[in-house]
Amino acid sequence: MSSAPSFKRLPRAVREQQMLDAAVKVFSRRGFHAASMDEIAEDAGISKPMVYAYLGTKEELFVACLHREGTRMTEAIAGAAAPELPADERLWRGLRAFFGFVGAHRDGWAVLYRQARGEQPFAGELAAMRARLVEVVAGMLDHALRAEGREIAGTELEVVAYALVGASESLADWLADHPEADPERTATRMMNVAWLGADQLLNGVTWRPPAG
Amino acid sequence: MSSAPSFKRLPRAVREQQMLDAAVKVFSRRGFHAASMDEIAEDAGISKPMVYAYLGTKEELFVACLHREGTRMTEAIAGAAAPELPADERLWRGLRAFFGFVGAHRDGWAVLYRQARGEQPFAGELAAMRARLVEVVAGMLDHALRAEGREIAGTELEVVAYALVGASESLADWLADHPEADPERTATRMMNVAWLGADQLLNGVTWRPPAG
DNA sequence: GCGTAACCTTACGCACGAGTAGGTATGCTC
DNA sequence: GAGCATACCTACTCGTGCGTAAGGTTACGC
Repeated sequence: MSSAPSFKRLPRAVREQQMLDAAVKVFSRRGFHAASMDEIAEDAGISKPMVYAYLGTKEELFVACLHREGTRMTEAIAGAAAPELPADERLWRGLRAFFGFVGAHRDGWAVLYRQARGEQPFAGELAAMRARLVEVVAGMLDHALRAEGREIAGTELEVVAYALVGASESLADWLADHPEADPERTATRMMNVAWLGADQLLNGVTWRPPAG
Repeated sequence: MSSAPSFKRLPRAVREQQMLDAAVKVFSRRGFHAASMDEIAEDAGISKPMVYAYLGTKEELFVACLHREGTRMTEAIAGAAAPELPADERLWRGLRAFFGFVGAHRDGWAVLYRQARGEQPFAGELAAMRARLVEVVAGMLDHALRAEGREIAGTELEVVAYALVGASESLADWLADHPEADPERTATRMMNVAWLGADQLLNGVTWRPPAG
């Protein structure tokens, strides 16, 4: 009424981002199925048919969220962990970028890893993203190994990488649930667990189950 | 008609277990929301009102699944990791029990960790269970530390425990998705990552971020 | 052998939410 | 300032699936 024209006409690109913002927010709070297109539309300050016109069905909308958040995250990590750095430096920067991202985009993280994992149609999409991450970590470990003239079987390496990625995801959840926690500090803690364990492994130290 | 009375009347306790079996199966395949009470009833070989009569609403049914699977798992682990054993032995037996359980109850695992995590009403329930696990692991680490006359701040310890639990969960997912994989072998791999890293930490070795 | 309680069914009400039909307003181009 | 494309809305349809009402049937105590 007074000054602000509460309903301005906006170009498509802008509205799409607003919708995605709202969708990420609502999906993260309610979960895929419990989230309603009406609530998303309302939260975006727009009516429902607009959402359908721009982003398509509910599934397509969720995939769009997944893609945007996933791309942001992988780019943040890839941008930080330059391949020419030594392995521990790379790992450290990657972890710092990762936890920094989660700390700054808690909703996005929730959508990516808490929702997509459970819902059948999207699990594959998410698994592919995670697989790329695992591959990167495995590559780092392999690189470090070869630099020392050592070697480990591919599967073995992959499983170790998987464990490290899993540990990071778990700490990311912890971070998302503790708003007061510091991402940088969390990254340091993860680095401790990951690097010390990995370092041992790289140096040929292995644990063996007791006989019997 | 002929010989097998396909619809035998069964006592409540038996039917309830059949219903829970069916529910775990359907929930794990479809996810909480996509699963329908009709399908669960049909899969249990019973009609829908019986499910409501015995286990209550859909939410209550899911909680019942969560409880049964969760109890089975924690008991399996607790039974294996006796407190009087040395720390590494305890960790090893706990991990072996854990991966053994996941390998044998893939559906239950899917319900517990892939579904419950995302759905709002149950996330708390699940978080509580995981918190108990983290506490146990943290307790083990603390015990091992004190035996060597060392000490670490409580939060620090908890975060390390959290990371280890997360890594285990992640490998459990990997195991659930690779039916050909051996639980025992997976446990060994996890033990390698966990114990070597933890051992370093316990011995006072820490990684520090580079200056700047 | 008969009542009664527990087991089990078919068949429905009802709410909620995905997706759409059809129409209005606003800015942009010439 | 006419015409057109694009942004945007209100108000619906319709499927799906939770939860229930009301009534059949089998076992078991006495």
